[in-house]
Amino acid sequence: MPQPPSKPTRYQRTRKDHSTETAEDYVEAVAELIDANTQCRLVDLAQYFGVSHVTANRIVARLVKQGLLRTEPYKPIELTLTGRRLAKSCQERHEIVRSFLIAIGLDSATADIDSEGIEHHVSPQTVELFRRFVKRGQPNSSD
Amino acid sequence: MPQPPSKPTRYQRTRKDHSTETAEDYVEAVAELIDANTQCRLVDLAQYFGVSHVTANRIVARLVKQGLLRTEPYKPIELTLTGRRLAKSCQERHEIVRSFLIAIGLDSATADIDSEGIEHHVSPQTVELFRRFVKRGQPNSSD
DNA sequence: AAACAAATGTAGCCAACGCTACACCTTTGT
DNA sequence: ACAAAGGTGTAGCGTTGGCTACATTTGTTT
Repeated sequence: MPQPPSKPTRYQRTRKDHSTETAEDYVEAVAELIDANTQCRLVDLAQYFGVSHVTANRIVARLVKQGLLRTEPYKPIELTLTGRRLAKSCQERHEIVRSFLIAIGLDSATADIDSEGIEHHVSPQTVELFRRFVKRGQPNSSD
Repeated sequence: MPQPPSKPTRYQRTRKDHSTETAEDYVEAVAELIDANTQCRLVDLAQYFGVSHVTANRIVARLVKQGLLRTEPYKPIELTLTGRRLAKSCQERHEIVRSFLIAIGLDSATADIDSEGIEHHVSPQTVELFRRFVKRGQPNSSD
């Protein structure tokens, strides 16, 4: 009888931690907002993601518990060292994906949207291929 | 004062419906499993996604309610016409993403994993660019 | 036919991520 | 200084998706 596809491994990794994706998004956003506004308030985050301040608040609380963010009641939100590191690597990956999409001919508005969605699902190998492609404007070439 | 980035629109679309992604994944899996095994049982689905049969069951129930799947107690799971259409388009998109990744030099194992994650986040424009790229083995060229 | 194994269903728990409504603190402006 | 406005916190609710444990049905095997 035919074997079922059964590729649980694949999915194990694909849907690893949704909360990890959220963590990355928020940490990245906090970094961007601080960069743009000097400080990051809860409302800024909520507006950034288009969610209520309640949702943003709960997620921030979780990330504080996880040691990525730091804040005090009614105070702005800051990045811990760990958070800052994570934000930086996410921003870099994000930018690579975005410029790759543009390099293959996508308009920058759509590249903005797609890169947000894609960034959490590219393996390091893929990121590296994207990076090289952008650099040369060419596909690989087994080196 | 500096303007905050504030790109809620982008995120509105990025995180549209997680349940839509799940729906697409499940419908696609049902199609694959039927294709491979003649029929699709709950256990097969559960194993495919690496979740318990309870989780799979609940999701199947939702998709039945949404008109994508059809089943009866203790019977195999089938696709409705709508479900079959959705499955087909997802499979096509998935395959385009997968072959694109391979075309830029990714190994097929990693391409399997990454394409699963990426497929839900590529706009039609991006899919089209991927498709053309695969066909020519070349980047675009504004035509 | 009875017994056993496997598949499915159901109950009930947990966490993440949405929300509204309301309370409370801070900041601003008069 | 005080009132209004705006930011933040908290209570409580809904949905999705994950689980274990247990009941039930189906199918197989003796």
